[in-house]
Parts: sequence; structure tokens; C-alpha cells
Amino acid sequence: MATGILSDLNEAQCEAVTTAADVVQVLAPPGSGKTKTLTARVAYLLAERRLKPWNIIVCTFTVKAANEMKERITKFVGHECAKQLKLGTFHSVALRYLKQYGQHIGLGKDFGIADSSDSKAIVKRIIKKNDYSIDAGGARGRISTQKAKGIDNEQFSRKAKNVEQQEFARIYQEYEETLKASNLLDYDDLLLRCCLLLRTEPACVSNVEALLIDEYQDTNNIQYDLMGLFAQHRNVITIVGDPDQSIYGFRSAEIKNLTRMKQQWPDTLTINLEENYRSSGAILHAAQHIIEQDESRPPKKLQATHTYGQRPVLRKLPSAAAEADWLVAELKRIQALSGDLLQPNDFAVLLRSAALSRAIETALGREGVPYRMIGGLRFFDRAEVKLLVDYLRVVDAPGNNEAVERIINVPPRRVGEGTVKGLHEEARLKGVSLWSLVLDVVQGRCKPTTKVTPATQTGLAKFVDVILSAQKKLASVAAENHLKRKFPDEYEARWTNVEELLAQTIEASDPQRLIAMVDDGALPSIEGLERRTESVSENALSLFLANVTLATAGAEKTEQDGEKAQQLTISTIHGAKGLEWPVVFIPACYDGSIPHSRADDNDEERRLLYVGMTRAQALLYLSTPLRNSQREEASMSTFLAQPGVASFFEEHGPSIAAADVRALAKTLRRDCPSDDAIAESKKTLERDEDNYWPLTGEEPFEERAKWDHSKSGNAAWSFRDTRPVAVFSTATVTMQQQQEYSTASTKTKAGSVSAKAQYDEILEQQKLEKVDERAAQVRTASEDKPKTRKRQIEGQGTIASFFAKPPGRAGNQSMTSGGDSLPDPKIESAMPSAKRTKQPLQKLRNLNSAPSERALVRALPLTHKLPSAPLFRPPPSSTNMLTASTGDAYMFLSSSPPQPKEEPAPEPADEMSTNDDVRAEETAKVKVRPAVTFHTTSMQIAAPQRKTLGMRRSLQGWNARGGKR
DNA sequence: GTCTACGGATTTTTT
DNA sequence: ATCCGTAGAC
Repeated sequence: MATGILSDLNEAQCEAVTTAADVVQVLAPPGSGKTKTLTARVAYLLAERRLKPWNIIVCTFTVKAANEMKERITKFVGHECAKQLKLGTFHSVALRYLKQYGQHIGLGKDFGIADSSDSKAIVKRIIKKNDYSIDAGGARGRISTQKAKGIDNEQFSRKAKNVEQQEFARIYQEYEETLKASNLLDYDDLLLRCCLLLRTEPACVSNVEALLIDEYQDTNNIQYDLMGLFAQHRNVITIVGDPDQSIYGFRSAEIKNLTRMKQQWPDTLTINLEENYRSSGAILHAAQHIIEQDESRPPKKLQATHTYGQRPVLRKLPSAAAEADWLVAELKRIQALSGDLLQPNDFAVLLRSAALSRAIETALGREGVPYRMIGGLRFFDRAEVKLLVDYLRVVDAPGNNEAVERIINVPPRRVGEGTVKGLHEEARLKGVSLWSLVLDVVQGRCKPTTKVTPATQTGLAKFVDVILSAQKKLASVAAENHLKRKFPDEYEARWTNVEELLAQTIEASDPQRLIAMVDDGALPSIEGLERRTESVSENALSLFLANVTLATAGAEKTEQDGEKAQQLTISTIHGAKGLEWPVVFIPACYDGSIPHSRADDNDEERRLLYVGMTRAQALLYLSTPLRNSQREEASMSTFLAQPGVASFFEEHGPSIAAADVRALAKTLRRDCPSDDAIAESKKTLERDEDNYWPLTGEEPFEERAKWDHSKSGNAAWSFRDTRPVAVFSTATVTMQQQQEYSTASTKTKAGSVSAKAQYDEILEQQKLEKVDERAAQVRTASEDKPKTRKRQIEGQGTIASFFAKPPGRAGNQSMTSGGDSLPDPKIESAMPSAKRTKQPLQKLRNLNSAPSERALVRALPLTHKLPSAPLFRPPPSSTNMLTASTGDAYMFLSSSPPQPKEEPAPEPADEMSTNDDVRAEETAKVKVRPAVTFHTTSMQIAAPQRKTLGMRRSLQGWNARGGKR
């Protein structure tokens, strides 16, 4: 029943799914249903072509994408079938082959994987030891680049010309030697060795009937080779990609691989998807305009399917802190004006670099907006988890020098840097591992040339002791004690993570579970080809660790009852690829940030901005502070400062009327809240227009007045930066951490039953129905491209109609909130600057959708020290907490509580000051539960649930929100 | 003197 | 989370 698979697809998508062509390129711009098409094709190949799942390889680029792909395919064909697919990132698929067939290229089965911190540590040590002058990070990057090009250290050193290159060649060589000595493969090696394996032993992939690749534009040369090798027997390949979204050039991605593929397989069928199902016309127009600044880019069609909607916003703010304040204010304003149609889950803040999140996090923390950070820190990078994993690694394979080095002094054992470096060097010279040298020293078999003080000696002995006993017990008691001491405040939270990991480890050592795991990853046996048979119990830990290293899925916070907690997402733009949100903010759009000052390809930076912009469904905000975080002058990103760009944007956030909410609801395919509900939530707002900050990017009047009086420019700045930022930084960091520790817990119940039924149905129908897919017309859409370089995007109609739309927008500012380039002094003086200067602390609170009774109760026993604890009011007794009747109502404590207002748009002066007073009073009364506590609570709640981590999580975590349709 | 521990500022993007 | 500078312990 092709209908089940095809029912939801447009013509081009259908063709891509059903085509009989062997090699297919699907070029799919943002929001055109790329993933949907690819998953449907997989389902189609299974159902219609009767391919066996275990003979299909699906490669994605990120873990996240792999998870999502798997989830979606599962919906089509059921869990049983989906799990047999060879689906994963290039790296994880390569790993499977190496684990299984590595012996054919002389690879032992007990190799470990060097993650980026391992690699970095190795390079750094080499540089330090030899006193080289090359920057460690740069050298590591270069090694990776060379490897991605397939140039090994010998080839490189042969053609190394100048001194600098020779120096690098030696680093490269020594790096390789170190990896070998520790029996480690780095990320690039996984791919390289897999290529080698498949070349020397093509039989490994003789079963492969089809290969599908997502985000193809991100493949590098090695991955390209791997593609050919995976598919070498049948040459059935489907790739999906978009050159405009190529943002991994820094990792040696080659857009050229698209044309290269066409050359290698001349019969390649190219299908262009052209309809965008995600964004409003206005957003598409703007994004398209930006991407078309790249003259070298071939023009492309992109058709909007939604209404024109609200034009995106391009805003200037005086500073990063002001930008963050404005952003949060807009978030709250939009949420309220939409009658809570939009919830925190619907908002995302996308950043060029993770470091830019500081100011945003501070503001969110202050205003009590819950958030999660993705792309920045990953679960297995968190200190406590990493520590444990390193212990386990050492227990598992003490030859891993990097891991030994990291934990040897982790509960401080008076074994410092100097000693470790000395011992390591000594071990290297002797040709033994660091661990065995230490072992010899401790057990008196060898006297080190490195100076070891008595204290250090005992420290080493303790360490050896721990590992030896742990090797027997496979548990890490020392780590627990250390955590207790080092993080007394967050001990509980951290330990819960550790427990989770341990539980997972134990689970992993459970034979049944393990068999399932090995089974999952196992490749089908091929006649006449030897593959490693795993002694299950033997490999429990190492298998687990290999999976851990590659599994970097982010955790999604989950509420007690299984519903997703409402939280805003902060992500890097890179981390946001493939995702979408109703409302997207992209702050810090200034030169130096985007395009980044260290980037060497501005076109890629532009594409990055394009990717960010096209994540938005309904509302898009770009903004820039006029001063960056170092308070240097910053100017608008060149991409946005080009002539003509401004006409695609508003200068301030949209006024949202009831009609707009309805349009919004339609775009998002949601039910529209009633007018009453909208009116009600609107009352919570202090101001319903984006008119506090001047459009010019200057400080609001009130703030400027302050500077004028406080003379020196410096004092003026410190004024702004000391209060909320300094006061809150500790608190918000804690909050952030707490959030990061929250663990995703519930495993997807994704009705494997019904999905299975669905699969069966597909098979059933397929017998009944005789579909002749040959009839599907083969149409190369690429042929009909227009030759003009004009804008192709046609939102609702043409460019002309677009320009006709809101009259006079381009030139003159005559919008709702009128000429507020300079704020009306009357308004501003009534405007509470007090809002931020007075009682800032009361504002730190967690508004995470009104905590349930249970949540609060559970929060109580916890004893986390709050950095600013004394300043908080005692916990609530009878709460005035705006305990919004509507369970998930969002609270705006910084604005006035609902109160009767006659006018929808209140005349400022009087009413404002009244509100102000009331609010201040209210604020003082409101009993506040600090953010920290609740987040911890959610963590505690999460813990007892089913433990799901590592492998398991890696396969199905990240139920990427935004049910991209 | 040497080495370790701790506090304070700063950070491109990722397998 | 990483890098650097300083204070304190051997």
C-alpha cells in the first residue's frame, strides 16, 4: 500500500521516493520535507521493493539526525523492522564494520575510540614536550583535515616543504604513534580504516542492497569514498542534501561531492524539491534574499506554501545585555499576545557560537524562563559523567594513557602535572603504557627517574589500588567520594547522573541486554567471510564504552507525567540544523560573530545565517548589539547591512492582533485560542508593543539619563553591567547546570505495537495492490531552471505583490508603535528603570510552568545551597504564585498581575506608574521558589524512571521537538 | 625551589 | 570547560 507511505507527499517527493533509478540525488531546500522523503524512501524500499532491512545502510551526519530518522522510519515500518536497518552516523556505521571485521586489516578487536578531548590532550602533550610553537588546537584541526583528505603522515612529511610544515609533520607522526600505542582510533580513523577494510575485503558489504545518505552536502572526501564502498555491489544510492545548507566546510565537507557523484554515476537522477512547508512567506523571502547575495550560487526555486505572515525583525540594541533583555521581553510579549498559543517550547535562540549564550542565559534566568542548551555541552561531556567513563575506560583497558592521565589525580592525590608528565614521558621511552609504569613503581618493581615525593607515592598507590579493586568490582567508589567533596552543593544532582550511568553499565553487563545490544549492532553474516564472534560477557564494558563515545545525544527534559517540560531552546546554529521552531531569535548578528572573525569562508558564514533563518516557522528575530561582549563597537553583519536587505525586515517586533494569532495558528496547524483567552493573557503584559528600546539601538531614555549624571563612560557601563549580570551570574550558572543534569528518561513508547501493525498492513496491502511504479514519470526538474538571477521565491504571488503589501514599509517608519526612535520622555520616566535596578533578586525564580504540588513537595527535602539564598524569601505558604489555574500557564512576575484595565492599549504615564507600584508590592509578596530547586527536582523525579542512557538513548533520545511534518 | 591547589577570565562551528 | 596567575605545601 504505497498510499500509506505516499499519501502525504507532493509530486516531486513521490517521485523521489518511488523512482526506479538506482542513483538519486534529491536536492531539498529548507523545510521541503527532506527527511520525510528519505524516510519514506526507506519505507518504500522495504515495502515495495522487498529489500531486507539489514541490507540497507542509512547514514546521517549527526547523532541527532540518526535518532530522528530511526524514529520516523519506525513509524512507518515498526520497531522490529526499523532496528534491523544499518542506520547511524557515518562514524557509528564504520565502527560496526570495524568491530566486526577489523581483523581483516589487522585491527585488534579491543581498540578504543579517542574522543576530541583525547586527541587534543595528545597533541598538546606532543607540542609541549618538543617545545613546538604551533597552536595545539590548530594542529589538531590540521591533522583532521589531512586525514579527511586521505593524506597520512608519511605522505604529508614527504611533501612537507618549509620548516613549519616539517614541524607539523612530526606532530602528525607522533600523534599517530601515540594513538597506536594506546590502541586508539580517532574519529577520522574510524572512517579511514573502514575504507581500507572495505577495499581489502569488499565481501563485507556484499549484502548491501541500498545506501541512503542524509545531509549529503556535509560529506567530506573520505565519506564520499565510503559511500562508494558501501554501495559497491549494487550501486543503489539515494542522497538528500542542499548545497545552501553546507555549513561544515571547516570539517572538510565538500559541496563538490554533489557533482562528483554525478560524474561517477552518470545516470544519476536529480530531483528538486521546491516547496517549503515550514516557514511563512515573509521569512522565506528574507532568507532567500540573504542566500542570493552569494553570486556564485546557482539560482534555485523555493515556493512558500504558507501565508505571507509577519515580516521578520531586524533590531539594534545598545549592548549584549540589553539585547538579551529585549529578547526575553519579546518572548513574553509574543507568548501573551498569542494567548499562550506559543509556549516556551516554541521558541529557540540560535547562536553563531555557544559562548554567546552568557547574556541570554542571564536574562532568561532572571526572568525565570526555563531553557535548555543544546549543541554546547553534551551529556557525556559533563564532568561527572566523563569522570566515570574515564574510570571505566581505565578499568576496561588501562593501556589508554589519556584516560589514565585524566583520572590519576582526580580525587586529588598529590599527583600533579609535573609528576604525570614525567612519568608519561618515561613510559613512552620505555615503550610501556603509563599505567604499567605506575603499577611497577607502586609495587616496587621499578624506580622511576621522575622524582616522586613520598606523598605522591602514596597517592599513586591509592590510585592503583582503586583501579585494581575496581577491575574486580567494576564500581567506582572513589569517584563518589570525590564528587561528594568537590561538589557538595550539587552532589545529589551529580550523583544521580552517576547512578544513572552505573545503572546503565550494570544493565549493559546483563547478558540478555547485552545480547540485544550486540545483536542490534551486528552485521549480517556473510558466507565465507570470517567475522569476529564476540564473547559477550568479555566485551560488555568495551562495547558499552565504544557506544558511549559515539553517543552524544542531548538530553531532553521530561516532566513527571511524561509530558515535555516547557523550555526554550538555546542552540548553536550548527546544532539547529534540521530542526524548526515557530519563533526563532538569532542575536549577535554582528561582524566578527557572523561572519565569524576566524572564519575563512564568508559564503559558508552566510549559509549559516541562512540555515538559522530558515529554522523559523512563523516569527523570526535577528538582532545585534552595537557593542559586543567586550564592549567594543560592533556593527551589523555585512550580510544584513547590504543595501536592500532592510526592506525585508521590520525594525521592531510585530504588533500581534487577534487576526494575526489566527494566522499564526493556521501556519502552525494549531487550534487558535479564544479571543477571551487572548485578552486575558494580554492583561498580564506591561507593554504590548516592542517599544521600550529605541530603534536606533540607543539606551532607553531612562538609562541614558543615568549616564549623563554619572560622568565617566566607564561608570556608565558598569552601572548597567554590575547589577543584574554580576548579581545573577552565579545563580544562573547553577540553574544552567541543573538543567544540563536533568536527564532524559522516559524511553519512547512509540507504540511499537501499532507500528508493527502498520508494517504488517503495508506488507499485506502490497500483495493486494499492484502498483506499477515504472509508470512514475521521470522528470528532471533541474532542467527548467530560469536563467535570470532574479529572486525566484514567490511567497504569495510575486515580488511585486510583496512590495505592494504593507505600504510604505521600506522607506518610512509608520507602523503601529509609530515614531519611537526616540522614546517619549513621559513614557520613559514613568517606565520603571527600577524594574531592573530595584530588587533584582526577587526576579530570579523559576517560572517553569507552575510546579505541581508534587513537584514542590519533592523539592523540599533537597538541600542545595543557593548562591544568593539569603536574599530569597522563604518558601511559599499560601501562595499568591499566580498559580495559574491552567496548569501550564506561564507566569509573568515581572509584569503586573492580571488586573482590570479599561483600555486595551493603556495610555502610559498614569497607569504605568500605578502598575509599577502594584507590581513592586506584588513582587515583594509573591513567594518565590528559586529556579535551582525546581530543576533539581525535575531531575530527582526523572531519576527513578526507567534508566535509559548510552546506547539506548543514542538510538532514540532526542525526540526532536517540532513534529516536523 | 618545586609542585599542587584554587580563583578568575575567556571561548567557532562537530563526529 | 579551559587556560593562566598566585598562594601555600612539601
